Amino acid sequence: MVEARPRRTVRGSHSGRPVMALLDLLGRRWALRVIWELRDGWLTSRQLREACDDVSPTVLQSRVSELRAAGLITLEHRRGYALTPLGRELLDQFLPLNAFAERWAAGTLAEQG
Amino acid sequence: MVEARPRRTVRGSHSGRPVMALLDLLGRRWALRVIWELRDGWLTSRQLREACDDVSPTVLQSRVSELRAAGLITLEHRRGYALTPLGRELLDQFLPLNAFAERWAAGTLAEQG
DNA sequence: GCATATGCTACAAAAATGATAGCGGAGTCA
DNA sequence: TGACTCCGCTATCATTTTTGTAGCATATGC
Repeated sequence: MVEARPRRTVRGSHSGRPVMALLDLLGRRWALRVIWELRDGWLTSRQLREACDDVSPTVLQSRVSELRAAGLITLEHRRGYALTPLGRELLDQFLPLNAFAERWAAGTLAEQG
Repeated sequence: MVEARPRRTVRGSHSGRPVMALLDLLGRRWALRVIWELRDGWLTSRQLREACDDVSPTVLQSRVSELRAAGLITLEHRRGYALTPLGRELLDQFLPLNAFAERWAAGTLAEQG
């Protein structure tokens, strides 16, 4: 009994709860990173690629397409990519993650030696 | 084209700033979801699996192993999995994401029809 | 024309994820 | 004891995603 999953916008989120869809969207490789790298302003596709450790353009295009469809980032001619107001709003929620990551790294690295 | 951004010398996902490593860890399938599903307390591996839309145990085991190694979740005999204080701290940063997701879904679904 | 930079695509290999079945161990209860 | 159940976890294999490299069509400036 495999119920037909409506893979409409985001895979594996048939629960109907938006946060699941969002979690799934952001739980794709380089998705969070792309949003993160756009925190300081506009980046062309190649600048964005370089910022993301030279991801392959294949994945980058997938991610930016999905994020654009999700209304989180935007693309303007001769300007490149940037966060939309909504995307900026999302990033603002992730910004404290930086401080957390520092503490987290300090803790885990101390444990692992 | 604009070049007004700080230099970025992060090479690998696990080198450089901790936030990159954290973003990489959380940017794996079901990682964010697993943390999310543990928000209300202990779950056995099978309960956790069921909560995550019946993920395959292969991926679930990968994620919980990684998250345990990262010190974000813990495993106790006959109790199952739960967030560590650090993991709880991380989740607390993600909780407002629920409200954001609602707004996000309302906006994007309206656009997509 | 030529050079450069843009967003983006093609293609095959590598890696991650998916689905299904099952393991050994430990409790529970007859 | 032995059957039963649930635990965390693994084996195997198919599918999907990601990666790496090369290149396209377009636009701009020399």
